[in-house]
Amino acid sequence: MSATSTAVKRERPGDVIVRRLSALCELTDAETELVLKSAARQHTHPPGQFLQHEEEEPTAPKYIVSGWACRQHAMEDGRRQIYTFLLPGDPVGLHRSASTVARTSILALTDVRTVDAREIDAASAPGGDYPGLHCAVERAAQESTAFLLNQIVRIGRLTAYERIAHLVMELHYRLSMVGHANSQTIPCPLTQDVLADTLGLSTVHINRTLKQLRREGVMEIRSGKIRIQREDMLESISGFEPPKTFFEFRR
Amino acid sequence: MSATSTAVKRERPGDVIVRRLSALCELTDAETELVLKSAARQHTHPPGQFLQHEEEEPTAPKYIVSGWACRQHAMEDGRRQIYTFLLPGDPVGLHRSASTVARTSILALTDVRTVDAREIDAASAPGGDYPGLHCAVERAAQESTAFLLNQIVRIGRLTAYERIAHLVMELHYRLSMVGHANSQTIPCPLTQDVLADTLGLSTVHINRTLKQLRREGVMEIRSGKIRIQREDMLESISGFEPPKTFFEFRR
DNA sequence: CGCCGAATTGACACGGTTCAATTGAGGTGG
DNA sequence: CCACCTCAATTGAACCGTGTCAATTCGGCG
Repeated sequence: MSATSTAVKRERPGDVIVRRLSALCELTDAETELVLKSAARQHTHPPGQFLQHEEEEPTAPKYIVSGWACRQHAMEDGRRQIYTFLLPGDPVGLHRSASTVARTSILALTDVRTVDAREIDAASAPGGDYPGLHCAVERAAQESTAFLLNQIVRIGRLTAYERIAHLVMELHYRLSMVGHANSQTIPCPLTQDVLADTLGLSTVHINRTLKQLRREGVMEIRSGKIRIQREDMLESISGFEPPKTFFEFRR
Repeated sequence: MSATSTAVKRERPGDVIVRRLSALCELTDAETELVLKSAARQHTHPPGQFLQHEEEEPTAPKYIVSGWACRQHAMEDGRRQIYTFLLPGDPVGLHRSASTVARTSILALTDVRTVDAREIDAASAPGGDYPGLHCAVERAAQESTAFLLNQIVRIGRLTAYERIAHLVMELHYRLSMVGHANSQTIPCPLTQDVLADTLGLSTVHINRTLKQLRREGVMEIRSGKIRIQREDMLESISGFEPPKTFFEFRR
């Protein structure tokens, strides 16, 4: 068969959400259908725009269907800490995610397309008609907490060298889940400035540490892509372990 | 009236849980009753005991009614990172708290008394008969996430001096909520070792920074107590802000 | 009194920061 | 197709916050 005949069908906005949620819990056809239908209308946000601001009322919950954003806190004196990245398939501002109490903003790092999450949110209520959806959404929330804990270990107890390796492993894991990474390459629209504010380091030191990783043939970041050359080394440097898998795949 | 006539009634185990939950959402008499009754039987854990271990199946959910514990991760090479402290009134291992996926252990730092949380957990289901309870438990979870985010800012972007001030302010806030602190003094059974593993510093540096805070008359830690001498200074040093209060007090 | 874990201190080394300048890469208009 | 602009990446040098090691002191307790 020719290349054209195997070409993937044009992606619908909801597809990435379905991939993400199905990776966490098996979805019925009805549930898949619901997600796809509810994710029809997209909004777009240019880089630098806040999807949510710490000083303002939380907005309606969304799912990110393309692009990268971050959850961050800006201090008055200019220092900034990025808590985590929000990737395609990730929810933004779901009720339980502490958006109501914590002083955090969501900032688009690239062009970000989102869809409204209210329908999915309502359908995923516990004891409702969509137990698979409920389960998947619940697990997504648990995973995101696990990534916050990862972040604490990174900046609390790892060296700069280890921090970068650890973060890259996590990004690789998360992007693989939604089909945005192969074993060698993952897209990465992050500037060294953003990396610094994520890992609690200075831009200069990020630069030097990346240089070292490049020199040693472990990985490199070039033109918006991370090239992983020695995944085994990244793994041993970082000690990264993916969150425990959900053994039983029950709805 | 004499001192004896105003003596507080002997505390029941559930009282601290009630205080904690009522601070987050108003509880009906029936809800208070349920909490108190379900919290009758206590378990005790000596310091150094794991209430939950990252290698093992999660145990049944509990509430801490006295003593301090921490949620931590131990690395193979001996490094350790403490994520957060668990104080009287705090839940341990509730379903949504990511205990299932994240590799974290809960370690008793002092003698810890716990009570079973299963009854409260079941009663606090959304759409059940105890909406106030549901609301309070939900908010407790949101607050605990907010404290994780605080921890990321502390170790990512604050200096050693600021980190300690910030942590002390947070402890003061949390302990006040359950009536374990007055404006001057809060109990603090933490060794400098534990503080170091919490704040991503070395024990020696914790010691020196505490000395500085003491010399400057800001605060001091002595015989298991933190004495806050200049709360205004602690506040300006740390930039600590309590989580946003829940404006509407609806059930 | 004597023990033991925790706190304290000094000297020194190093990881990471800061400041300031230079280079590089992608985009735009002439 | 080149000149130009801009923002990000890169580099060097000096500095400093924090870590490490190793010893000493303190404080509570049997």
